[in-house]
Amino acid sequence: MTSYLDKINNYIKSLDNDTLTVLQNISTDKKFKKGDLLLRQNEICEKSYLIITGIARKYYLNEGKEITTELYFENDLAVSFDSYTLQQPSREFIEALTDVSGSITHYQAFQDAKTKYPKLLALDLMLAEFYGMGLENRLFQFHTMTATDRYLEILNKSPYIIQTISLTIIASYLGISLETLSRIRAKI
Amino acid sequence: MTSYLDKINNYIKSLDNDTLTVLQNISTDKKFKKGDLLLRQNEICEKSYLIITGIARKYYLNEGKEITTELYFENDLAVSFDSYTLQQPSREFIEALTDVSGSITHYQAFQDAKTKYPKLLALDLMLAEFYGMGLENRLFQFHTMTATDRYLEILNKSPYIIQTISLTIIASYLGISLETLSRIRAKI
DNA sequence: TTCATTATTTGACCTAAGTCAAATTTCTTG
DNA sequence: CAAGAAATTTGACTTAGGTCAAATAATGAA
Repeated sequence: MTSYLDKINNYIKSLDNDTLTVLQNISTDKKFKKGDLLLRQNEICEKSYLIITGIARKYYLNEGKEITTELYFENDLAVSFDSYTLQQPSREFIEALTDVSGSITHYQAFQDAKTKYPKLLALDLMLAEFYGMGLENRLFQFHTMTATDRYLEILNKSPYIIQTISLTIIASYLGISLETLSRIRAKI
Repeated sequence: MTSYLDKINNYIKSLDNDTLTVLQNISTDKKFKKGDLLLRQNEICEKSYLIITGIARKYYLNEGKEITTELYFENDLAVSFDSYTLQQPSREFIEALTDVSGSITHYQAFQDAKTKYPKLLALDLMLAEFYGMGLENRLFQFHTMTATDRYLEILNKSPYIIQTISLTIIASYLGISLETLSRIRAKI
């Protein structure tokens, strides 16, 4: 079962040198320290961050509480989707949970490149589709699975996660309180 | 405040005749009767349905219960996103809630057209982005709003909805039971 | 109209998860 | 290593929403 992500990576590998060079030219690498904010609320998300090493998360504040909407690992693309797409202020933060090194691409540079290189347009479409399907799955899980099941799913997909990330963040990603997560863990 | 949907429609209007003609050539109109299924579970979603008139919904079955994931009105594009994108069997149904007339575009025809007309590729990207942002908002609402607030939001956005659609369907769209919705309505 | 079917409401009770507070455990850092 | 800080767990209680069953209300076909 090859995932859509594999398809995207294969597509990138299959790009002609010309297109590939453009892609590389509009990207630069950068390192962040644990706790650094790659994007703040109300800023416009003008860059996308391809995570090379480390872990990051995206979250927003609701009534003083942090709700983690995404966790990013190696090869994940961290952006505030609506802020990036509409170039409007972000309601979300992006934070490095460990030291992170990432490849940064500027929105406008990518926009310009897309107009000249339709293959990059096709790539962007695949990325948007991938993101949409991920959201759809997450919504599906919230609708159909209990908090316990969602936790088990995470454990199953990324067992190392609980070694690295605080339960507070995992709980907020699962959409439950820290205490509830703790009780779920006690039961298992 | 112009919405992204407006931007998409303006983009379509701005297309050159050549591209526009292609778009029209790969689309055909069709009428459905209330209750018709435009897509069944386990079928591959090989068509997209632009709703011209009428109302449709997308739903899936979970433990015998229907969960409505989307409601479609005029100018909405009805597809099972992952089934369409991956050309894999759908977990969802699409059903006409009223008599519906729609403009059908075949997946493969659109794929072919996109390779020749990058402007259609750009259009598809916008549609995917629009869909993704919609999902993101929905997830956001489930995280931050109470069932009552979500109901009020629907009432506010589409007051006519409760005149047309059964409460069973609205409840399943809100992610709550029919009884809870009835109680919410009684309170207001 | 009328009777039957479907949709909606109401009642009684249950459950998953939240909240607040306190107790532990686990990390850090001097 | 030890003290303090941070993370996690546990306890007691509350709450939003679910479930099942029965009662009304609204529709619609004969």
